[in-house]
Amino acid sequence: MRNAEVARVLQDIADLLEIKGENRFKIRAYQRAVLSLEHLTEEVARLVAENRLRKISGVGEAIAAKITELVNTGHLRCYEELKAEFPEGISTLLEIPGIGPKTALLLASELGIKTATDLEAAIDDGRVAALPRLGKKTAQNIRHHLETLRRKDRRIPLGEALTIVEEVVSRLTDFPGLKNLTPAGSLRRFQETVGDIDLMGTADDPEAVTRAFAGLPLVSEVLARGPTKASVIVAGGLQVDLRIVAHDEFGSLLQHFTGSKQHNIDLRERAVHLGLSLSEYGITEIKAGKLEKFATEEAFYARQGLSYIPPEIREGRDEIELAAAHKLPILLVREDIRGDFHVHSDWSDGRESLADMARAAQACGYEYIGFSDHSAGRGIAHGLSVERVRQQLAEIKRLNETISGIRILSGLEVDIRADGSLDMPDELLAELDIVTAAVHSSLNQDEAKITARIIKALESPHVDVLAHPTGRLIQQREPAAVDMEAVLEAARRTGTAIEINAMPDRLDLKDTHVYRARELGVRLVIGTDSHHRDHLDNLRFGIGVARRGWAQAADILNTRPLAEVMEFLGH
DNA sequence: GCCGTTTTCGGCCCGACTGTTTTCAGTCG
Repeated sequence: MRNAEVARVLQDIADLLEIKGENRFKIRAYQRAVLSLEHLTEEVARLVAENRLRKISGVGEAIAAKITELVNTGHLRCYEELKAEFPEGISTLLEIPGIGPKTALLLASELGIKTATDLEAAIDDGRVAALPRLGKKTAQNIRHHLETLRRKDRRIPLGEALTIVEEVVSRLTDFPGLKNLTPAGSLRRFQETVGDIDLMGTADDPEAVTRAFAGLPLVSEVLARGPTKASVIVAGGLQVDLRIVAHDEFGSLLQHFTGSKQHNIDLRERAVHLGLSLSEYGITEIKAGKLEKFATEEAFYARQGLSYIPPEIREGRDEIELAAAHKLPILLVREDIRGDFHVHSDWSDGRESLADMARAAQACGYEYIGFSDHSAGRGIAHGLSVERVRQQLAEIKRLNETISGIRILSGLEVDIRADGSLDMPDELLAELDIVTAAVHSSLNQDEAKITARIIKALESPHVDVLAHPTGRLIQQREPAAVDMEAVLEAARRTGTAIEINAMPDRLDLKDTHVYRARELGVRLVIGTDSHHRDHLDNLRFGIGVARRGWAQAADILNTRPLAEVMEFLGH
């Protein structure tokens, strides 16, 4: 049983306990366990088998027993009993904004509502408004939420959100007296999808800023606007909330709205034991009752005796503990990157020449660039034949003699066939500087088959890097059923690097697998998969994912000087 | 239900908004 399935059952238990009106700390205990499972870098089934469940933070005796029963038998008796106490489907009502546990129970038990459609009908004929504690206004609010939910029922990918937020920021950035304009929330933490965008800033005249913000041309609807905050819908249906405070309060504000929720809960729980109370307004010494303000996040964390915690790792793992001991790793930064190995040219499906891409890479400050055009595999656009690869090799040799200041490495993105063989002959691969292998077809093979297929490719002495290991496209294509633990183990054994593909709709390897790869000592590579010079900038998404996986510069092959890279590649 | 630099028992984050319950519960982030 997969971690996600176990997490889903525990989440449902938490929801049902909430509806039941159970002790809220018990509910929180389940929610914390769910989060731990989502961050877990090993298979929970393995932890059950090895009796190591209690090692997971937030999993105690009772939840460990439940996970064990669930994994071993496929069922959980107390869960079945809990479900039987309530009308079927009741917990799905909680997904509708404005409906919490009390309202869900009321709707399900009094009106027999199971779905959004039932609910809509009950609102329209007045049954919802007639319920105790609800009224006409509440019913209409729920109706409105249902409609917006139908228009936009999904989170949007990080890449799209970032483009929009940068547009907003660039239009406000020169506004007189406005400072510190920064996106917060899941966007700042580089989560792969975001629900809405929270913008924070400080200003001499906050109201003038919210007015200008609400009047921006890309705003399609103003939901609310007051003296210090405004909420708008921008083109594409995305909600953007802006909040402006005085300059000396920015640190605590940004910290609060960056989250994550669990990180803030953990932080505040710890603060209580230190006699401090934290909020978006600052820190209050509980005894003295006096509020201290913080202009920067660094000062806010320092007041609690903590090192600065980078946003990407504020996820409620063990970052606070490590910050208290001043033992947080120094995460990778963009300036650490010295090159890119996943770049296409117009020899296959890229849009630019080798020379132009090399110069663009040089303009990024890189020491080296590795081309990885497609091989002639089945179904791949303009894949290179053996003969064309040899021609490209000669061209790269010539370019290295004429272009100075950057070293061009020859390579291929060779296709891993359905049986795990590579679609280019070994003799040719041996002539290349760097060979990247990837699956592009038959992505629906079962777990055993696709895992064995990838491992077979890793075992080829010529393969240096495995690219976009699961083939997922965020919100478009599910990841292949790869047993990532087995693949990472094979990568470690064979000394093959694993790519963090930086295309914003791939981000594959994902953050939790980056964390696991590091634990196992697998070398990682950030590849942009650029088909145009503008794509080289997608590096920042790869950096974000790497940082979410706690990666340091030393974990990433393309932060290393050329000589060390060549040594890794066996040249 | 979990957990321990006060604690194996007694704690467990903080604040804002909304609607309707004349004093606050429910929901959200």
